[in-house]
Amino acid sequence: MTIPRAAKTLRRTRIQEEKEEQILEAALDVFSASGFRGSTIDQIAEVAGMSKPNLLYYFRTKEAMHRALIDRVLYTWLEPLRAFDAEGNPEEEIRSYIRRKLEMARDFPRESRLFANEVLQGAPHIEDELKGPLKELVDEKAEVIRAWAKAGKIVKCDPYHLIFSIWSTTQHYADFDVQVRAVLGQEHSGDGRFEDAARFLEQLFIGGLRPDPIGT
Amino acid sequence: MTIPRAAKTLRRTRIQEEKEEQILEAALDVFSASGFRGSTIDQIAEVAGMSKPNLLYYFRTKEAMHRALIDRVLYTWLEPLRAFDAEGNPEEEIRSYIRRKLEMARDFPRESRLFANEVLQGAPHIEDELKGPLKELVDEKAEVIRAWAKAGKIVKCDPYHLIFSIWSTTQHYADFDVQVRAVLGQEHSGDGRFEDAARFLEQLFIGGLRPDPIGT
DNA sequence: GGATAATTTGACCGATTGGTAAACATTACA
DNA sequence: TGTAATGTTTACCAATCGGTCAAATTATCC
Repeated sequence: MTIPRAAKTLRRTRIQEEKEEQILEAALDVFSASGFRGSTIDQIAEVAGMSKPNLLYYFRTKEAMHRALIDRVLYTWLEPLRAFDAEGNPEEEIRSYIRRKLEMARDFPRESRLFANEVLQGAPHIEDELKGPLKELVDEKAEVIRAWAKAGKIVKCDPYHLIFSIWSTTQHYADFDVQVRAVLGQEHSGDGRFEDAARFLEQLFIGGLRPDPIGT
Repeated sequence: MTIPRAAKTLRRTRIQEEKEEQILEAALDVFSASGFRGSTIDQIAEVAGMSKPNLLYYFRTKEAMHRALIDRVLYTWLEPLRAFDAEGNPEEEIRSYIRRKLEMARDFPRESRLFANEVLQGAPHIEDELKGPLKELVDEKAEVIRAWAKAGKIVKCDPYHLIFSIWSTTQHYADFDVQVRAVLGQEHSGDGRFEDAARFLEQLFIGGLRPDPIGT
């Protein structure tokens, strides 16, 4: 007699490990490309190379798959912001935050699009994460930035909108990739666009945040 | 005997005018919230307050509705960039471009999300518009910016990435609205966030683009 | 007012959706 | 090696999908 579904066993088997990995990889492909509602279990099953019921043996519902995927990716996704160091040199911290975020847009565009799709469609599945862990992390780092501004190390500015602007400019290269490529044309659509973007964004943010020469 | 479908008549009736308007309004609601694949004709019909066959009398397919919607919205959407004036004062042109884009994010968030959804999911329906009219417009304005830089009116920078960064930072407030609200918390989620954003972005871009005091 | 064209709807279609039941196959472990 | 738990598949389900059809209703114009 079979116990209804996977994950009921106390110990995870090797097969469970492998198949869940395989499924989440496929789910990332599909969800990031079509959003939750636009994706189908059949698509994911095909990409994962297994039958639909087999996939549903590991994740009971489409929502469960999405949930597991979000959980797995979210922590990693916030890593660059977490690395933001209050003790470091402001200019260097911001520069390296931009660089890291840009590297993630280049190396993990599917993860970026997964969240973009989710947030764009009203974040029905991650509202709690946004209002909880994300807000707390941003609040903490905003305080760091505010302190830098107060100490005259950078210009006085709204730290939240500064963070938003770094998020949006960097993630743009993952989320709006096809538009960026279309506008730049074939000749500038190689990986060089990320270096150009990095150069421009550092110039913009470092220049834009440099403290006023005359204190006020 | 009925001629198969609407729009076959040479003269558009009053009813056609009204109903098509009504449908596109509903379609904007639904498509912008769920993307093309995630939206259903039934949803749109319900929002539009009419039966599904009636809706399909005016637009033969879901794609036709989407197409009509995109066409109607695209021209308006590019208006701010078109207004970018080569003869104007660079600082003032950039400032007002940011302000205009931010106003559009505030006043027409559905339009912004419509495009965001489309581009995010690979732009399957607007590839031609991106590579054609959009690219041409951006090329033209990039040349203006390049000339300003050459003349020392603004700092030397990549004009394409400058435009991208204005797009991304401003549209962020429409496309990622729920995230912005979640992070800012209830107390800062009123319309005031657009004024704060405007202030910050002007500071960032004007400061970041100010020409080097020492030439070269 | 009546003919004609335009509009609207309920009933329906085949395909696809998320998900299930149960038989079958494989693995782990004593 | 046997057996119980785990893993996989075929066949299927009701609901929903995009879309059609023919009949009924309404507007238009002479």
